[in-house]
Amino acid sequence: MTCKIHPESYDEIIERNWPEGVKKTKQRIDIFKVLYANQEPISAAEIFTLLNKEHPSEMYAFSTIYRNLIAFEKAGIISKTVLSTEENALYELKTGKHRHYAVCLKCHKKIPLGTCPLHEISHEIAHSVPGFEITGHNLEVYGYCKDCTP
Amino acid sequence: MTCKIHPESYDEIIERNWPEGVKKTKQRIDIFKVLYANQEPISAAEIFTLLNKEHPSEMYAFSTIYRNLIAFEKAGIISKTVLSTEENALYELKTGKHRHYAVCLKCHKKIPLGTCPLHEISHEIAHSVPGFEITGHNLEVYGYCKDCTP
DNA sequence: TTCTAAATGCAAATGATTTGCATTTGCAAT
DNA sequence: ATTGCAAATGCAAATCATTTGCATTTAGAA
Repeated sequence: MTCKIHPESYDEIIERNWPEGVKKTKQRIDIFKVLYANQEPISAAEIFTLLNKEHPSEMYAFSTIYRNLIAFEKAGIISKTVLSTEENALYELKTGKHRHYAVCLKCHKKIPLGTCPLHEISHEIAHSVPGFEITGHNLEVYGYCKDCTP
Repeated sequence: MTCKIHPESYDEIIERNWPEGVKKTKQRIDIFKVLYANQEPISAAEIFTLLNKEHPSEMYAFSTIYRNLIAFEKAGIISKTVLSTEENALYELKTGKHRHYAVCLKCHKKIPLGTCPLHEISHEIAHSVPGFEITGHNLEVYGYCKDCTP
C-alpha cells in the first residue's frame, strides 16, 4: 500500500520486493516495473511492446522477457495464468492471496473476483474426489463486462 | 444408457446423436467413435494416434481431425477444454451437463467432479462482479491422484 | 579493477494448431 | 444407378506463442 506522505519510489519498492538470489539487471528491473504498474495480468507480448515503446533506443528481446518471467515465477514473486479465452499466457505479481478473474470476451478486460469462491467449499470439492490430493485450482469466469454487454 | 437386452450398435448411437447438417464421412464417424469410446477428454494428437494405429492402411490427417473437432464443436456435440496443466486442448462429447475435472499432475488422469461446485454459489459470484454478464466458467482442480500421491 | 558465472540478443527450433490447394467423396437431383 | 458439385480430405506449408543454442555482454563478488 503506497503512503501519501512518504510515497515509495520504484527503487524502494523493488528493493523491498526483489527475490532472493535473482541478479538485478536493467531488463529484469524494467519487467518488474511493468508488472508492478499493471493492475491486470499481462502477456509477454504486451510487456515486449510496452518496454520497446518506452525505450525506443534499447532492445528488450522476447527471449529475455520469457526467460525472466520464468525466473520470477520460480522465485515465487509472479504467477502465470493460462486462460482458455486468451491466446497468450498472462503474468502478474503475486499479491499474497490467489486471485481469479472475470474475463470479458469482447474487450478482454480482467475484473478480479473479490474472493476465491472455492475457498468456502473446498471441503466438498475434496470430498467429491476421494483419494485425490488437491494441490491447487484454476477458475475462470467469462462473459461480458459492463461496457461490452451485447 | 446402454441396454443389456437390446445393446445399441455404434450405428444406432451415431444415428441418434449425429448433429443436424453435418455430412457423414468415414473420418468423422471414426472420430466420433473414438470420442464416444473414451470416457476422458482426449486431445487431437491422441485421436490421431488411435485412429492411425487402428487403421494402419488408411491415413487420418491431423488437419482433418482438427477441422472435424471444430465442426463437431460448432454443431454443439462436443466441448473443447484448455487446461493450464496440459499442453494440448482436450475434446469430449457433451453429456448434457457441463463437467469439471480433477487432473493428476503426474499421470494426467482426469477424474470428473460429481457436480459443478460453482452451481450452488453462482449468485455470489455474479454478485461479486456487478455489471458483468457471466456466460460461463472454467474450473480446473489439480493435484495427485490416488496412484500418484508423492 | 578483474574475473567468471549468469544474463542478453538474435536467430533458429519447437510444437500445437491452422490454412491453401489440388484431389476425392458424400449425397441430392437426375 | 449415374451425374454433378459443394463440401471434405490429405498433404505440405504457414502461423503463432514459446523455447533454445550460441556468441557476446554484464552484474557483482573477490
